[in-house]
Amino acid sequence: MISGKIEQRKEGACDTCENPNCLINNHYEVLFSSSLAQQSTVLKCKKGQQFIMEGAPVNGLFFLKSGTVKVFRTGINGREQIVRFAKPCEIIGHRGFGTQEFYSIGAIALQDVKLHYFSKEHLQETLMANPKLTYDMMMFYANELNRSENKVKSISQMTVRERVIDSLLYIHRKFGELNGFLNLPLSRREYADYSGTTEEQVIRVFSALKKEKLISAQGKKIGINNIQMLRKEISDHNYFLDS
DNA sequence: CCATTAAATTCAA
DNA sequence: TTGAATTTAATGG
Repeated sequence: MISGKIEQRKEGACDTCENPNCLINNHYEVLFSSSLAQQSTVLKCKKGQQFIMEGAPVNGLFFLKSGTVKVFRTGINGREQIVRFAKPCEIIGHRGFGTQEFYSIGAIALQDVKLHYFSKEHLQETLMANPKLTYDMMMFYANELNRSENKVKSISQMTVRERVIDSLLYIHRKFGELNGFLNLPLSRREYADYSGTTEEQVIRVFSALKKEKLISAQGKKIGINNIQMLRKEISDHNYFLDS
């Protein structure tokens, strides 16, 4: 299901990103020169709006232009499991692309978000004609797959504390920090849903880490004080950190 | 897991 | 900009 205001514009790569690997920026000409470019639209979602519903049919995919998005799946007990967080330049809704499948994930805007939507037909046609774009897309898929495989491992083999630390490092790596705080405000529940734990456990691990002076926290703003120590704790049981 | 209190965010006047 | 209303954090049972 797609909700949100739809603008009929063909303008624009990612507004915010300077990323030299940005798929949209690098393939701007190709993506917008096709005769099917009319079918691509920019849509905006407000904070908290869900723009992909689990179970809805897939008929295209989204490039995230600005803002951040959480991608989740509902587990057996009705528990929300956060699959990943997406930042600008990333693709959302690609699982099931190429088939008549349904989305197995939901996606919700964590902040106001701009999305560029491409229909399946447009993408397929464009990919056929452009090996470089296809290659870059493949790299994206490969990275995603690698990451989710690592995540399975970490959830099954790491302690709660390690998983929470791992999540902190993931956010740090992906979103960086701003005036000493992680540049993405998340609730403890969201950390829990990403780490595969409960809110209480996250709160308790955070409290312990605060006592140990490894992190600091003011509400949703988390500061990392000693990233080396945190990394070390993970690497004791996990010999690599994914990028 | 739930209940309580403290703290932080949001919202609208 | 403020503070009341709502949501979120933290702790202890």
